[in-house]
Amino acid sequence: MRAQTYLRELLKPFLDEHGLQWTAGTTLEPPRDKRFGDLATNMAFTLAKTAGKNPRQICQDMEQRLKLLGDPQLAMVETAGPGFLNFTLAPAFWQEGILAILEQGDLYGQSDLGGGRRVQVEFVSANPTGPLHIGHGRGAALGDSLARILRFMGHRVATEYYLNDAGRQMRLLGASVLARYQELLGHDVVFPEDGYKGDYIRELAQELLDRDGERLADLPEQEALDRAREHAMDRILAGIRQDLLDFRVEHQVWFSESGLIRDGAVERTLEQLRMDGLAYEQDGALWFASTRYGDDKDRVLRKSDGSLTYLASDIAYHADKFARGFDLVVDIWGADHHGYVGRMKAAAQALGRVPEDLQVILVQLVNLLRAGEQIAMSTRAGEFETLADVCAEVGTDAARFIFLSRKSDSHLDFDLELVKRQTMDNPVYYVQYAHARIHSLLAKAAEAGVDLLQPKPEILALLDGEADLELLKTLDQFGNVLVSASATLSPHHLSHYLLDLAGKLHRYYATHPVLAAGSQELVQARLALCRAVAQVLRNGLDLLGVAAPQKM
RNA sequence: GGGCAAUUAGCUCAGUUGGAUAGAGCGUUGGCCUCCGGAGCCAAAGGCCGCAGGUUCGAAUCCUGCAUUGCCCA
Repeated sequence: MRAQTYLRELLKPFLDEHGLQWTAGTTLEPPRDKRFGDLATNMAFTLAKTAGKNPRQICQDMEQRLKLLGDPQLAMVETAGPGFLNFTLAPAFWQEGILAILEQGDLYGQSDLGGGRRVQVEFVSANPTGPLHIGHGRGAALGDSLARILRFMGHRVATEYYLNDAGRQMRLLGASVLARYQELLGHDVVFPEDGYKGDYIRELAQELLDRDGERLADLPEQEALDRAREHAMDRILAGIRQDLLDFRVEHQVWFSESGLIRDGAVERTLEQLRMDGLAYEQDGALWFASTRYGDDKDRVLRKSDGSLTYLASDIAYHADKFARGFDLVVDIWGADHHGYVGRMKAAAQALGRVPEDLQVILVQLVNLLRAGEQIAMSTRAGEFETLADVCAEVGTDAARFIFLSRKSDSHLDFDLELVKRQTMDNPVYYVQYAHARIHSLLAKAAEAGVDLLQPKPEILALLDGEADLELLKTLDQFGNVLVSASATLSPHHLSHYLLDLAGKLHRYYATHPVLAAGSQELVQARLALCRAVAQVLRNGLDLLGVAAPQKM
């Protein structure tokens, strides 16, 4: 990040002189091939059109100018290939990076890029009809990490869980529990069709019996159903909250759908849409004219029997979100809801926003395996491994890291036996091990009474080997990775970066004795480098919600 | 029947808004413990980036068609 910033400053006068600007397609990044220097830019290509010159000519021109500056930090600049400009910075430039890392500590990598923009991340939002399963865990890890990253990048982030506590599924839950309750009393009952069959339903019924005795059986049916539903929801919700906390996920707001309906917010929203000419009556139903905003067809808001659709409350909910002042609303959904994206984007526009103000991230379902054998997952049928069970078995760190090392829209095979293994099948340990190794060195250094003060530049100058510079340059990329992860709402870039950094540390460690480096100065220099690596690993892991242990 | 997504090494996956000779881990084969944590390191083999066209200085990346898989809607 420092490197890019520095070079862009150097290039600025040249651009200004020609009245040119960095355009969207302009890059300044480490090239794949090291022979092309530390950083390369394609700016000449993008400038060629407006300047009316050929790219190589532009490059040579810039090269001349930059050489005239005689900047000691710029060790090399050259024109290459069809029009790339390659740069190499002096070792001293990279070495100074350590100072920034050690000074800023846990704040290193932070940015004000977000400019205080208000962002809401809504995620998990599972119906409270059963415990969270592994698929919810993926969404939970993603939403939580994304919130951490966006916050670190200068956004004001709020996290939220939307509670679908109204509607058919909840009624079905109540009916299922009540049926089990009746069974416990020895009554002959027909279990509801499509009811919830998991063992936890029996447990809930038993609790109800323990608490209220047989009274529910004598109540009018509707009242008994309400009691059963409320009890089930309270208990399940408490379980969900606990599972999320154990997974290191905390939602700041729990937003209730039924509250929205009770307040009349849904009715008000529908009325507003009607007044704006965006909702109309037809065939006894109320329709949302979503085709005006590019949706495939118009959608029903209120059916002819008078009941509201999910869409109606979802629009009201998003109206509420926008009214709360969020500049950007991020929804994380299971990929099976992708058909819903078009109409919600349409809704955002109907609410007076641009479609980009609502970003929907689709998370593909997780394929849970045990030693290659698929494990069935259905809440209804009660066949699933809960998130809590999985975490207890493989550990929160391992589960989170796996979830966050794949892009969200790709299918994920989660094999319990693999994730439990402490090998490179399971890369979280590779990264954590790098961190722990460094701390082991630091502990030994402290025992030996080695001074850990801020190193002087002449000490850092000893870090001039290829492996030293390689590590230093990788450290400098941390900020860029975060920019990219937040811009694309993709934490997995960070996971891959951490794996790369950990790998470089392990290679360095294997070939460069630190405490036994020889001279006191070299010990100091290498320790400083290692401390910087540990700090960046820790900051990165923290943004993933994964622990950075000092011992393993 | 329409729509969305995916397709990259034997396996699991990266590849940032199009950049120079496509990467990582696992697995396979062969090396490294007189030295700070071997949960590690080094090396080798392994590719028609699903197929065919197109766009341009330049395509795994963008466009079109087709194939396969998953999901959503009727």
